[in-house]
Amino acid sequence: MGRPTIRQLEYLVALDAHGHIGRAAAACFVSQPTLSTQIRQLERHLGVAITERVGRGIVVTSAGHALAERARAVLRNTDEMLEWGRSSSTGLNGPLRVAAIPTAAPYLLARVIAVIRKRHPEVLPCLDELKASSLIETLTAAQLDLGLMAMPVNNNDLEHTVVFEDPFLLAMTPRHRLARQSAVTTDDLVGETVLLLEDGHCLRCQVLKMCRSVGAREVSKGGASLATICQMVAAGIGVTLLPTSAAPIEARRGSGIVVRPFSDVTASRQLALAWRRRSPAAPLYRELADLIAAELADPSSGTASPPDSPVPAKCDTSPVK
Amino acid sequence: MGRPTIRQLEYLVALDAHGHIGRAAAACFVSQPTLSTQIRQLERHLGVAITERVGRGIVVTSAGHALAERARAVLRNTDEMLEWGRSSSTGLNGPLRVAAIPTAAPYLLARVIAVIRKRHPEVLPCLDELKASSLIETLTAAQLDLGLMAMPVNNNDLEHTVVFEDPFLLAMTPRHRLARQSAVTTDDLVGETVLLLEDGHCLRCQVLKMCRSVGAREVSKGGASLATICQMVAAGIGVTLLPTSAAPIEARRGSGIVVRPFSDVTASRQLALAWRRRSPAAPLYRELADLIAAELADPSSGTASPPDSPVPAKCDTSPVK
DNA sequence: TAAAAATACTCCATAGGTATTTTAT
DNA sequence: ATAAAATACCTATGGAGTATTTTTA
Repeated sequence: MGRPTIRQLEYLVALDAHGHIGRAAAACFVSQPTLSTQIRQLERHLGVAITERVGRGIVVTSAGHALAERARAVLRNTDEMLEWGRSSSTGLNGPLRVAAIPTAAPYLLARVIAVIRKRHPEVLPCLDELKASSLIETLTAAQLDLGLMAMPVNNNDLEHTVVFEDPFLLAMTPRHRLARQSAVTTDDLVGETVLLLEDGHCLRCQVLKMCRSVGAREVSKGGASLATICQMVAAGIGVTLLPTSAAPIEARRGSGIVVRPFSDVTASRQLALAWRRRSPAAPLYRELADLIAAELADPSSGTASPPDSPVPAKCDTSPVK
Repeated sequence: MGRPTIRQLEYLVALDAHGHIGRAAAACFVSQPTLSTQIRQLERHLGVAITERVGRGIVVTSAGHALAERARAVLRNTDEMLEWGRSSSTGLNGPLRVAAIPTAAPYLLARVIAVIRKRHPEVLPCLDELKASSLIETLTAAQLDLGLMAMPVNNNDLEHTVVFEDPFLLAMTPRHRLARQSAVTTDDLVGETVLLLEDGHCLRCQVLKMCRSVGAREVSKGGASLATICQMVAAGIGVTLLPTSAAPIEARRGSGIVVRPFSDVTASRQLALAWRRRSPAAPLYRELADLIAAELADPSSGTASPPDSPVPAKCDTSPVK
């Protein structure tokens, strides 16, 4: 046969606490025979004597005490489940699986998480870095709760909110001829060697499209990450397009890289937070996305935390004298 | 409202394990709608989304996983209760509260426990030392499971088995005139100062009765335990009657005490193991008592463990030359 | 005799079943 | 068209009640 009933365990602990069937029954808001029969059923079921008649009352046997101890543990656990659920009705709690695309994760994920934790202190974020395709896949398969990725989010199962406008900057070595200008135009790219990320990164496609339109000479030499690409740029192998969010890190003072904005076009990628449209927590995610958008748009907080800053306030944008 | 059902928790862990309602239902030997509705009820009850439709199936949310983890803990606990009960149907297990009277506990309780643990390895004996009256009281109140005490056991609620015949020996300093004899008679006690335990010890009454019958001069000077009395005997303050079971300890070589048996009468106390007549474990106790009687009657095991030996094999009984 | 627990029985709430509909591939 | 889950509805087990009997101080 199966396991005992939660009810029976409740009766058991009540009985253990009161040592008196009538009293225990009252404490459980049931009649004396109800508790009596349930305890005896539990006894039969477990094959252990829980009570023993002594005088005109009963006492709980030592076995009964030991079992009551276990029962208490069970009830504690179930109560924690209830408690957990209760707190989650007002906000998120427990594990929350968040991932970002590799060209955004190192620069923005920490701030995203910070906002989430501030709003929902009970969450235990579990982070990952996934390329757009597998991120969408994992997200729709409900193996992930939130994804930070570049627009467009081409998936009908997903709902999203743009949380950050991320203009591209031209990144080059300070000795580059264009570094003398305070801003560049797309025309300046003609004839330049633009280094690209390896296949699979959405950023690669975006940069590629831009280069094709202006006639730059784009090349891809196994750039596994933006950091690697920047190493190559610093070595003078070529230039690249860097999202503004990455600039505070990759073009930091001493990195051997300077960035320049485009004056003619606003070449940009949009970063969005995405979640399953039909997730029960969708409203909470929507609210969170708005908070995150506000946070990422706030320059003060950006300068306040230099390592993650999406605003190129501290990176070297001044023309070389 | 109350707590979730054990059944619901079983369904939850099955669902978490299979990630598929039909499969989980089959694993629980119930129909698909049954599991489905129960899960949804649990969801409503906890206020947490456990599943989420994705494609033509469902997935367990991260909250669901966390809850399933808790549920697993609950089921583990209840299973342990079942397991515990199962093993107790064949033998005793868990806490077993055992007590002995103070004049027997130091000398015999260890061996009693050894037999119990050998027969029922799962028991966790919880020991105590109580004078006869409170021992019987505690035993009948079911706050104690087994009691080792002297006969007679005058209580109709209790069943008992004599487990040890414990003849009295005369204990004295080796320089005492009677120490030169290899045995003594009750006549030898006439005029002797016999030291007694303080009030409340059954042994006191037994010794007292014997003294009265022969005309010894018994005195009681705050002998709180047999060990104390023996200290006084060794100091030459008087003699005393020592149960055979206590001799290996109290009259050990170097204790300053020698013991002599009585040749004319077999003055003796009988030690019995007692338990509640209507205890569900009564048959097991009965069997245990027989095993203990056999063990205590066995001289070989007595000599094998000198500190607890009831047989005065190693204590000084030889006449002083 | 009175107080406590066990027993006898009755009832209904609900877990579980079958049949069907909805949803998505 | 098919596979999976949700819904509708019905059935019956068993938890809980009231009334009564047993037990014991």
